[in-house]
Amino acid sequence: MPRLSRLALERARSSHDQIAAILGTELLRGAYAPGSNMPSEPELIERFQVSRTVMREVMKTLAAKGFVISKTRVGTRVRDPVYWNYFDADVLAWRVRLGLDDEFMKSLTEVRRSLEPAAAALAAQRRSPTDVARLRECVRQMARTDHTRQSFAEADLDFHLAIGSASGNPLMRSMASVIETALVASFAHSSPVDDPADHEATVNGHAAIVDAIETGEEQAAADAILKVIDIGVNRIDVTRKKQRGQAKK
Amino acid sequence: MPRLSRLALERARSSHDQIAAILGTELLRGAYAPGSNMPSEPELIERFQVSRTVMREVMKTLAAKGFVISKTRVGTRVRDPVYWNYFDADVLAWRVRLGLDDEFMKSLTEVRRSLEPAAAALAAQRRSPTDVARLRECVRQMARTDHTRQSFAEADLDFHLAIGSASGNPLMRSMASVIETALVASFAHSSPVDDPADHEATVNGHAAIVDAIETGEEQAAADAILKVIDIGVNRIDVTRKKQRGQAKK
DNA sequence: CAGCCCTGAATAGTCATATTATATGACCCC
DNA sequence: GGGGTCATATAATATGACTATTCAGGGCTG
Repeated sequence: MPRLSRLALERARSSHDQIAAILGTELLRGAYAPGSNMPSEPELIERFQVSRTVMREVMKTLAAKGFVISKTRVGTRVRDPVYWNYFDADVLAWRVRLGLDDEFMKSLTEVRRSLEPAAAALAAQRRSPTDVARLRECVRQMARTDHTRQSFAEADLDFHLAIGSASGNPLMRSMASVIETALVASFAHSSPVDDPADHEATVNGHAAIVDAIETGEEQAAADAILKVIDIGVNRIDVTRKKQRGQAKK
Repeated sequence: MPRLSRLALERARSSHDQIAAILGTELLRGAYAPGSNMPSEPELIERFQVSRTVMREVMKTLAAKGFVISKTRVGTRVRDPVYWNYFDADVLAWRVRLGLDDEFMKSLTEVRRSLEPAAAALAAQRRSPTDVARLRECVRQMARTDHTRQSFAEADLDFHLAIGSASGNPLMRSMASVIETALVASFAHSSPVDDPADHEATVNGHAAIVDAIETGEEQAAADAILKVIDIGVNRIDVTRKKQRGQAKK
């Protein structure tokens, strides 16, 4: 049985989670104009056939993620997307399920390219033996040759999470865990394990990051992780072009 | 009547928000060990003297922010802090209210130093006339000499939000709005408006950012915003040292 | 004796209904 | 026309009942 739960994509069993996911996805898709009101409580209850309790808790969840704001007598209003918590595991999962268009991947990459080198540099600056050991173990796991796309993606995720931890900055760590979740999802389309050469290059790239961190070379660590990011982006681009090419035939 | 609502620090009127803030703050303070269970529903109801409905919605809110996870028969368990959504306006507000210790400010600064230059560079790359115009207007507002700490903080906030928007990256914009909120809170302790020279330097620093963005000089824009961040950090450090010195007397 | 399954109890999830609080817009008085 | 007041719509809160899930322990079976 595959352990998909880590991707936060496959669960959502309680009616609460399901409805939150549905409405959250619709909001992300722009089905409800910012500033306008969501359907009223009774309407939503009618639509989803649940009790008021559940419906209210769903709205509380959406409110907690910044999507909406409820006020007595006013209704539940959709907030400006600026306030939406994109850096929330659920929200990103919903967004990913909506489709990984180029635009979104570009935005994500831009954030990664700015944040992850900083995290790596901090890790190099504060390197602790336990952090380095953990990173080495992550690389060892990534190097295994019996990976499925899924298992490799999780190993990759673990590595970047470890970088976040090693940075010693709780905010960085928090972001890393969220950003990587989205990244892992993209591996469903194209993965290093599909090509041995790509796999080796990716593993070596990650090993180079650890080397730089271990010796405390901040700049080298930042450069190395940038390189890894770009290898990944390039792979995705190439895969997409191929897919488009095939589609045209 | 002061418009404090923008800082998300002063509201929290409904019993729901109040209790969520209390429990959220306690969680941030580490009052509940990760992996352990929160007090049971009946206990919390007893403690806060509210109905089950309210208590449950509070827990849904905390769950939505990644603090806890509820399961039937198991109870409500505190999640590992890695999963907590620090980049959430409410969570940051709670964290700020808990106190802006050096450790936290350092973490925040590290994130800003990596993210904001990237946002500025992107803005320079994609510069649109309307974005530049809005930034210019922000600088004009900041330059006013009749500022209170509060009003200057808001003008500064607007500027950095505008940078986020100008980056054309919704993820960047989303983060900017959250990070800046915490920053603004720090202005309560030390503000550029306390010293005319500081005020002028700060305004000029911001103007330089806009100049670079307008001419499309990515690197210059990134450098300029780094400088602004460092001026701010330096001011805070100096103020703190002074306060400590006074405390010793 | 070991392993499996069944059952019971604990706990959160869901439901239905009633009551309260609050913001809005209209209305009225000045 | 400005400002206060009131009716009303809507969400907020309260309450009590019932359901679903899952853990733990005991008993059955091999």
